[in-house]
Amino acid sequence: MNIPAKTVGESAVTRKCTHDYRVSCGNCRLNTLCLPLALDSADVERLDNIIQRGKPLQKGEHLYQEGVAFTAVYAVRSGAIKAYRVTDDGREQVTGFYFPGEILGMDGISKNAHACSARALETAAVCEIPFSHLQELSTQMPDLQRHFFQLMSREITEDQQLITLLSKNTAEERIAALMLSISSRNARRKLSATQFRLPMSRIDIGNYLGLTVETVSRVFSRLQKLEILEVSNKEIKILDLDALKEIANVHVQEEDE
Amino acid sequence: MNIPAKTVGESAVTRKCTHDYRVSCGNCRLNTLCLPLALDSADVERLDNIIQRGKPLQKGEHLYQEGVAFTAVYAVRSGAIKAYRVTDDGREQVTGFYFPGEILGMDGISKNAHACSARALETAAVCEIPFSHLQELSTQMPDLQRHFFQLMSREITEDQQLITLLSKNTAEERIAALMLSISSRNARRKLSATQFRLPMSRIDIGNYLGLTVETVSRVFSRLQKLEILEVSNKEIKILDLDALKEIANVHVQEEDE
DNA sequence: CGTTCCATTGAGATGTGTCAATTCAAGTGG
DNA sequence: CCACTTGAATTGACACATCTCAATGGAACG
Repeated sequence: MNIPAKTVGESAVTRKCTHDYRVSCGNCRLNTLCLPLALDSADVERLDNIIQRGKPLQKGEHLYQEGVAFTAVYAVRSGAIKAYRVTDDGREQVTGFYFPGEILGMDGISKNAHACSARALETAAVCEIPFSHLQELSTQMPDLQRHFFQLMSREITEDQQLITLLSKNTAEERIAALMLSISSRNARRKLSATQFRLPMSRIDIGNYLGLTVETVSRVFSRLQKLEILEVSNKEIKILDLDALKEIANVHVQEEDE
Repeated sequence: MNIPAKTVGESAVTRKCTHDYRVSCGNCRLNTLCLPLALDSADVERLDNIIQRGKPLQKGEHLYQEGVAFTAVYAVRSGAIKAYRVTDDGREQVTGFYFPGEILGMDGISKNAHACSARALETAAVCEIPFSHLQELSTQMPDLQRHFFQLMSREITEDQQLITLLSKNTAEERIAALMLSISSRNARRKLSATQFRLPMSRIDIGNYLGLTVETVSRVFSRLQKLEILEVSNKEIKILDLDALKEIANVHVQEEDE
């Protein structure tokens, strides 16, 4: 440890390691997630050329901080990232969790400064996509432009889902919805939809869902007692997916209006 | 009245009326709001040419409905629009209020279908901006592309502010924040920042802020008793702006961490 | 192997929701 | 112009979900 990083030059610092995180978009296992559109291989290569792949972030390390100049958006390659902002009165609000194949940082575009901070929940590798290059490339590649419009639009609709969740749903419903969200995002990456390890703490979960840690804990206990989940610290096993969906919100039979 | 619209041809239908809502972007009083960037006059004209200006919406009329094909985004020119989605169990969630100079509909891009519905809270004029044209124009006008990236990014950060509000703040704080938001949006349009008429019902306010009507009503009463607001049905007068800001969240002195 | 942070569980407090009754505002038809 | 109707807003009493405070147990890390 204690490498005198400053003395070896910037490019060497970020490029020294030659491990497998130096893949390119063309052969990245996740490219169908973060680039779902049909770019032809020449276009992928052009995109590939602007992307920086730095050293993995250690747990707790920041990817960027609220307020700093916005220069790039980021794609998660491995690990998990949480985004959060600090309210005027000093409390933290978690605004999102990001898993491999997902893109974050787009909130920084509007003011040219990041509107939230992002830190690694566990060791994480990310691809940095310089935004100025991306913009330029987008004017030349309409499909890429469209893709980014769509990504941002997706972020909006997801935020709106969270708004609805916070505004209308009980603690149990919120937790169920989060577990289902993580489950389906796992499935998208061909991982188990029913068994996974939560990268975030109960505190972060509560913070994200507008609940206290104690409530989160109690809900997990209750769902375990109901044999819907098996919870062992951060290890989660979904025992009854249908029941979980039921709780999440789709109470199906309802209403008269 | 009773114009046989179908018989006169499409362009005639949307262009017949020659009232003052047929302004162009170049002379629109709001263009510094919805087009804050420095497009030169030739560019403004090109943008102007793709924008449709239809007949004003009557109160309660829909601009678009959740699920229908996404074809355009909309700029409000007068009146007010509310956006809302219907949850799986049939309840409504208001996701935003839109005032003159503001743009809505961007949530529809990701899935090519509107993710929420939008209806007029009062008589409202809107400009329709066909998205396919906008995309095309964006590839030719980098400034316009950037502007739309920024608009979408702004929508994201605003949604995140709402998330924070819902997740962390009391009823009083939420109402105060909404009043301040409306106040500053009014000011942006050179209207009074301290006196205005709410276009939405208490129900909508409560729904938007994750509160019941009764709570909204009680908070208004309380703020009135404290001589911070003067509330007369939908007419609001802010008597003590600083106190309102204080309540909204900036409790200023706080915390130790 | 202790320190520290995270997680769980309990008991009691409280803000907001629910239910219900009343008042008020707006629009309609006589 | 005045009853009448209808929906919106206000206010009160009570219930309950979640928060707060507090104590204990467990995992992780040096």
